[in-house]
Amino acid sequence: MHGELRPGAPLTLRGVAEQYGVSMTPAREAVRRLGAEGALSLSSSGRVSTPALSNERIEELAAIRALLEPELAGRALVRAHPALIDRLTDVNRTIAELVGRGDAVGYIRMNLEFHRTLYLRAQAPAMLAMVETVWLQLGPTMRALYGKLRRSEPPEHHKSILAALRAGDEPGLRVAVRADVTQGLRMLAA
Amino acid sequence: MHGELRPGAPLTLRGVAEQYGVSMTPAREAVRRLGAEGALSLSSSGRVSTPALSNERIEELAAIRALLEPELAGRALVRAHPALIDRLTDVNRTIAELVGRGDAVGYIRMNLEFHRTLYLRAQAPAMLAMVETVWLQLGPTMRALYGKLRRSEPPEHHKSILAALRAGDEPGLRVAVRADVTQGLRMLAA
DNA sequence: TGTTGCGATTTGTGATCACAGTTTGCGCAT
DNA sequence: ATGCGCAAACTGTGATCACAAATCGCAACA
Repeated sequence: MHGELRPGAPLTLRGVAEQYGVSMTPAREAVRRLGAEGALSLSSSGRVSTPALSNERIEELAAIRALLEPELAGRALVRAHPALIDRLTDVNRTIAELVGRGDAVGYIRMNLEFHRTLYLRAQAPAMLAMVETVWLQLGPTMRALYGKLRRSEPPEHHKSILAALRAGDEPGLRVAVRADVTQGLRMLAA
Repeated sequence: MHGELRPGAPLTLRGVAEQYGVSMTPAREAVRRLGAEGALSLSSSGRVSTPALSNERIEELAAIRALLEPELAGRALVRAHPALIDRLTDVNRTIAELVGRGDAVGYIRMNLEFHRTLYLRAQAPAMLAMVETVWLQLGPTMRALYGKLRRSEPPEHHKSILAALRAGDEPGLRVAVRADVTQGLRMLAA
């Protein structure tokens, strides 16, 4: 999810098992489970690798995010309290720091933390789990894209999200979240 | 997915293994995989059972369907051809038959077949997989609800879906699909 | 230089087993 | 009749192993 593995990176059951100091059985379970969620792609011969997403697939996953995340944000809005907004502001500050330092993995992690913190308030575990599944699938690719892009500016849309939250403006929040999510897609087209 | 198992029905690895004539290892993999998709719920002690959904969870899953399925339908519309519509009409006829016969499992299966056939044209495998995951989670509960309801009329919204498809009316199609999907939720409230 | 063929190695699969934790069911005491 | 306690049965976990398929590397050939 955080892009620690590159797209298409191959994994072996024995390798994973050794890496975590367990036998093949738990490694297999973990790998197959991640495979079921789409976080790892299993070749027909059973080979395991990190997914290398096509452009169409990236667009599709971005579309799913663009549909689900505004809904989660909208549901979170009515339950949002000042402490949540403060915490989001803090996270956003950290993100700006990480961007300045050029820490891609840290940036991705904190960016997702920002979104997850907000969505947790939505009290919609199934929807959140579904979105996290998408994040999981996008992880390696996002890292590769962000690393290539050398972005230097902090995410602009996060400010609109915070502003809409403070104002209790649900339509504005949905638009802001959608814009933030869709921005990743634009990087791809470039 | 088709509701052959009741909500909350317990499963054991050894039972599944014996039922399919394999050892525990493949049974475990299958069960854990389904667990990862939310199709089975794994208790903290590792016990396996079919999920018994709360009303909030059902509402949430219905909301996910209401977001994703109109999108899939919209994407399928531009690629739809007359043969597809004919096939959907056939499926719909079969559904009416099954409803008349009171065959709940058959009805659920064919209803999903109707939706899947349409969505396959959307060329959006990730989105379809995500929707099927939701169907998987709803399976046992839907069966229990439908069985209780003894519905006697065929799905009205399918006709609107077919009409919108024939007319190439995308907004109408989205509304019709959303209505069809949301209908299941209303049964719950009753 | 590029390609084909073959053997060694690697890899996933499925089965079996020992073990620890949980659940279940029975019997006893209140 | 009801609650408690204990033992037996059950269940998931992780490890290990044999095996078949796939992959890789190297050598021989065109």
